[in-house]
This record gives sequence, structure tokens and C-alpha cells, in this order.
Amino acid sequence: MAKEQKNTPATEEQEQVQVKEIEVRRQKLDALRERGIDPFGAAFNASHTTSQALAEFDDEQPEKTVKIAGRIMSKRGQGKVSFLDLHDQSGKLQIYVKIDEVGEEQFSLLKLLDVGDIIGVAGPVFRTQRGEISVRAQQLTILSKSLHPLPEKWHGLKDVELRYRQRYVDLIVNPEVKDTFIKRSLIISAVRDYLNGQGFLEVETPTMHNIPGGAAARPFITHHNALNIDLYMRIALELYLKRLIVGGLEKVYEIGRVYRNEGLDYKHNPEFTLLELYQAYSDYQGMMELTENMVAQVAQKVLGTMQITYEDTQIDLTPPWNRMTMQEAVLKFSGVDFAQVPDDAAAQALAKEHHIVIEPHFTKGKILSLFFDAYVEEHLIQPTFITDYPIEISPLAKKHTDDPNMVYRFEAFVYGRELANAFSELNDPIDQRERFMQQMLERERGDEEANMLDEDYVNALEYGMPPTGGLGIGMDRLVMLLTNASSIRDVLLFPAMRPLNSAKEEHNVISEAVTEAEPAKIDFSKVEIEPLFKDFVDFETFSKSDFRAVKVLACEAVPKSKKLLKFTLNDGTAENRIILSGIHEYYEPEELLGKTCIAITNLPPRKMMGIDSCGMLISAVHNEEGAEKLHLLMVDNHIPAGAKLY
RNA sequence: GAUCCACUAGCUCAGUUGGCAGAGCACCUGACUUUUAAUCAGGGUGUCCCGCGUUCGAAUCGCGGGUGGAUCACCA
Repeated sequence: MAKEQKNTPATEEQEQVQVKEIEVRRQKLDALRERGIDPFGAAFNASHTTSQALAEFDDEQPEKTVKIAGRIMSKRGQGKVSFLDLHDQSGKLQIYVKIDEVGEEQFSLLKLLDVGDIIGVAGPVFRTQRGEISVRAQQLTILSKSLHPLPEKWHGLKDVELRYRQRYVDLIVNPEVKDTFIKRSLIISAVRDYLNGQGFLEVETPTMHNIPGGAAARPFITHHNALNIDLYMRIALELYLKRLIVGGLEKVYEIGRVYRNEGLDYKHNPEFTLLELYQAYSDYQGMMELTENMVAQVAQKVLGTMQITYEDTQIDLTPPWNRMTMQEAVLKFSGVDFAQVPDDAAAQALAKEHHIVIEPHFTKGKILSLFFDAYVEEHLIQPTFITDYPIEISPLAKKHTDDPNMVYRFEAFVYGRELANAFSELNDPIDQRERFMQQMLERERGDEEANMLDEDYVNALEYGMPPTGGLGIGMDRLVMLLTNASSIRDVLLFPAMRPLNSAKEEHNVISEAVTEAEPAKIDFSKVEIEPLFKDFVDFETFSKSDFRAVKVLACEAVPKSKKLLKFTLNDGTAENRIILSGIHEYYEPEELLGKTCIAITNLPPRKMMGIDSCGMLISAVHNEEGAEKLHLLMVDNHIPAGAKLY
């Protein structure tokens, strides 16, 4: 206030109100409307793109009339003449507006135009005195008024957060961003072309899975209302694509989005684009050849060379790429020879010696992979295949015939980062089931990323899957490499961002709303319960019943029975427990998969439909308007299998 | 999760030892009939990320918080 008063003598004209730029633009918008011009005009039939108009220009035969449309990116007024730079997707073209040519009425429109506005221009193409090919405007059409000022023309938009949050602005003002995304599109097309040329069939498989499988990652969970079941957003494409191999589609691929509930950093986004392909009768060797050939050819096609520069480092993608086993690589870069390590204990001792953090149950193979991460990965700058992975970290890969602790798998590394992952697919259903069971144990041990048992997938394998090579490539990583992008966010048009405006508050509002709404939906007014028992049971008798938390590993309807469900349960012991329960009229088997329930485990086996049922699952029963209602007791998933109830 | 850094005009950024909030571009007023980051004359448009504190006085110092970035850890 004081400041304004001080300045009063300087600002003599009281009417000259200082307004923000956005208000100025709104005023111009109103001014256009007052003239009867729609500031957000209709379709405009351009005859040329800017680059076409430039390409067709001929100094021998100038003055060919064109109609072009685009965004004004620069405006240079010079009295009764004005120059505009008009940008469209193909490039830019200068517009020359002269009062004699367009008339006073049109020329005065220029005052209402700003950098950022979208216009159409009609007029002949010519060359200015300074030699620039331009359109001499005869007609200006306002197609859309821009209400926001654009970032500064010389420095552009630097604020990375704004660039990602408002990619549209980034694309308008930073031309190299557009180039990157055009290149991304070309790369993905080139991959498709290559694979189609090799006889692969592109397919689409579900993105919402009942059981998320094919990778070690935490999934996102969503919900289907009509079925009243939770579904998982897929973390990989693998298991569905291999079902297709079983079905006889011998070369398939999918380029699709997968979702992993993990942190965000320069190489991770919660959703990303994954290429997976499977080729029957091939193996990981075949996949290696395919990988190096495909990547090299894509680079050649999109960049015109196999010699690329990433972060100032020259990388040669020309096949064949280096090949090393994981053991050889660890020996080379750390000096530790795992061929000489006899057992898990020796490996653990080595890990401690080299300050590698491990847990007591870590095996030799797992520790080898930790050595690899610690000593080798960063050195693999030029394209390198690392082969022969430990079985512990590869539950879907085929075992080495001469070393049951190894699998036929490789990962390709470029610039110290994983680019591709492939293996000879495990097609032995018995082995696969055992591996899933091992993964289930890991899950129970708290590894939320371990695979879940996919019964139908094993069932598919039981029909017979040919020996198969499978390959996965993170397309975002590939695009990063080929566009020299240092962050995955630079190759994703709209990378995941935390919402603005205090996420916490919104979260609170939602959770309050939920807690308020939920109880209101449940109506207990019609509930009738069984009278409480009068007879006492002594504590000794009670404590003889062994109540345990159990996890539903598998659940299926018993054939020929309307009521019975057969549960395969993890009760914390190594052996699975089978319990049959007559609750099919209340639950479909798939809704119970993975749930944690309560069972009595020390009842004598009882035959039902010829199957031994070992114990009872506990349900809560009541009556409502004469009908019996039942709820299977389901408890918090944090409760481990086998936990005893007291 | 830990550490470090950043946050000032629409954009890019200065801001000294705690002492009236600054520049360039953009924008506004005016001049200019072939400009090229047009030029010339004039105009500063602000929640200095937010809150609390110290102080006569805070963009600046302290504490707490937010957002982003980097590094590390976790995860694979």
C-alpha cells in the first residue's frame, strides 16, 4: 500500500491499471468476441504443413498460395508490418503480415494476438529480403486463443517438475522433447516390424489378473464390483503368453503396459511398457541372437547407426555382443571364484569378508547374484550377455542339465543396466509346481514379491509346452538408451507424479468418508443368532482344540458336489492340508484364493465325496429372515500360516 | 527410509554482513512498412514454498512442515 502511494506521481494515468498477463489475454479474448470473432474457431483445412510449404517452395516460381495452421511462437512487430513464427508438428514457417496486404481490419487483429495463440494463415509463399521463406498473409484466422503466457523463448521451461506435470507446455516450447517422443514411437514401430518380419504374432492378453505372476514384484490391487473380487494389475506378460505357446501359437509377442507397486526413481515408473516374446522350439541361445540382432537393427533403422552415444559414452551395438557366465563375470571383476565355493556356508563367509549384506537363509546362488550386483554390473558398459543364473532367483526358467542349481537364463547389460532378460522356459509342470511351492514359502517368509501359485498355468504346462525361448525387454529402458535420456521420465509422456495440493489432506478426507460410509451400508437389524450355550466346557477340553491360521493356496469346487469346496491350505508345516467345506453356495473358489482363514487342525480325517478332509474351516453363522447366512472367518493377511489361536 | 541441495515476477535467474524486492525475456504504453532472441523510449506486474520463532527489523538466521532433484539404502 505504502509503496503504491509513493509511486502515485509516476503513474499519472489512473486508468492504466496494472493487470496480470493472464487477465490481459482474457481482455483480448473479450475484444475478439466483441468484434464477432470466435476466439476458439472451427475446423481449418490447411493445404500444407509448414515443412511441406517450405519443401515445395521454388525460387523460380514463387508466390504459390498455401493455407497453413499452427501456433504462434514468436511475434516481431515493426510498425505497419509484423512477423510471426508459426509452428506445427512438422516444423515452423515465418508469416509476414503487411497492412497493405491484409487491410487495416485484419492488421489490427494482430494486437489481439499473442505468442501461444493458434491461427490459420492463407497467402502466397515468397522469400524475404533476408532470405527466409515466408507466407505473405492475406487472411488470418484465429483458431484458438491461448490464455496462458508461454515460458521464456530462449531458456525454455527448465523446471523438471513442471515439465513432467504439464508435458503439453514442455512439448510446445522444448522441441527436443517432441523429437524424443517421435523417436520413441519409431523405435516401438521398428521393434514390431522386426518381430513381424521374423514371423511373430502380436497378441493382447489381460492386464487384470486373478493371480499376478511372471515376475518378482508387488502388484497393484483393484476390484471388480459385479464379481466382488479383487483383481491384480499385471506385473508381467509371461504366463499368459506361454499359455499361447501351449495352445500352438508358436511365436508370439506383446508390447504392453505392466504395473509394479514400487518406488519411483530415474529408472523406475510404476507403469512401464514391456516387450515379451516367446518362441517355441527355441531356447535362451536363440533369444540371445534375437536380442542383439533386433536391438542393432532397430538402432540402425531409427538412428541410422549401431554406434550410439549414451551419457558421453560410446556404445557399439553391433552383434555379436560379449557373452560371459555370471560366475566368470564375478571372477573377472571381484577375483572371487565361485567355482571353488563348496556350499552355502562358504558363500556366506565370503559375503561377510566382502561386506555384502546377507540373511542367514541365503544360498550360494543368491550370494553369487549379490556379488554380481556389487562388483560386476557397473562395468558392463558395452553390450554384454550374462548367462547361467542361480535357480533361486529364476522360478520360471529351465534347470541346467549338468547343474541343478543353475538355470538357462541370460540378462543383457548395456551401460551397466539391465536391458533384456531371457531364459529357456521351464516346461516341466512337475518342476514348475515345486518351484511355485518354494515361492509360496518365500512369500510366507515375508517376501511379498515371491510368485503365487498359478494353478491354471501349471495345468497348461501339464498339456505339454514345447521347449521355448522367452525374452523380455523394458521398452522404456531401450528408448532411454537410444535417445540418450538420463531419466525414464524423459521417455514417458506423463510419468507418475505425486498429486499436488497436499496429498495427505485428501487422503484423510477419503479415509474419513470411507469409515463413515461403510458402517451405514451394513444392516444388522434382521440378524438372529443361535442362543448361547448354557453348558460350560472346561479349559482343558477347550485347549485340546488346535485352532490355526491357514492360507488358502488353492481352492476348487468338488466335482459332482453343489456345496463342497476343496481347500489346499498352508498350515505352516511343509505339507499342505486338504480341508473340504460346504460353503460353495456362499463363495466362489477364486474369491478365497490367498485369504488367511481359521481352521481346527487336530480333527481326525473325514471322508467327504471320497476325499479325506483334515480339519474344519471356521465360519460364522446366523439367520436373517429365516435364511441361514454364513461368513467364512477371514483374518488379516499379516497373520502367518500356522499361527496358533489362544 | 537417510543425507545433501533447491524453491524469489508468467519463464530463466541474481540478491553481499539481517536494513526500502532485482535483471533479462515475456507483458503493458508509444515509435518503426522485409524482421530473425528485431530495435528504440517509458512502465515492475511479487503469498521471496508454508508455519512458528529469534530480532527494532527476516528472502537472508533457528526450528518444524511441503514439493522437487541428487546420492545412498530398500526392492529386483
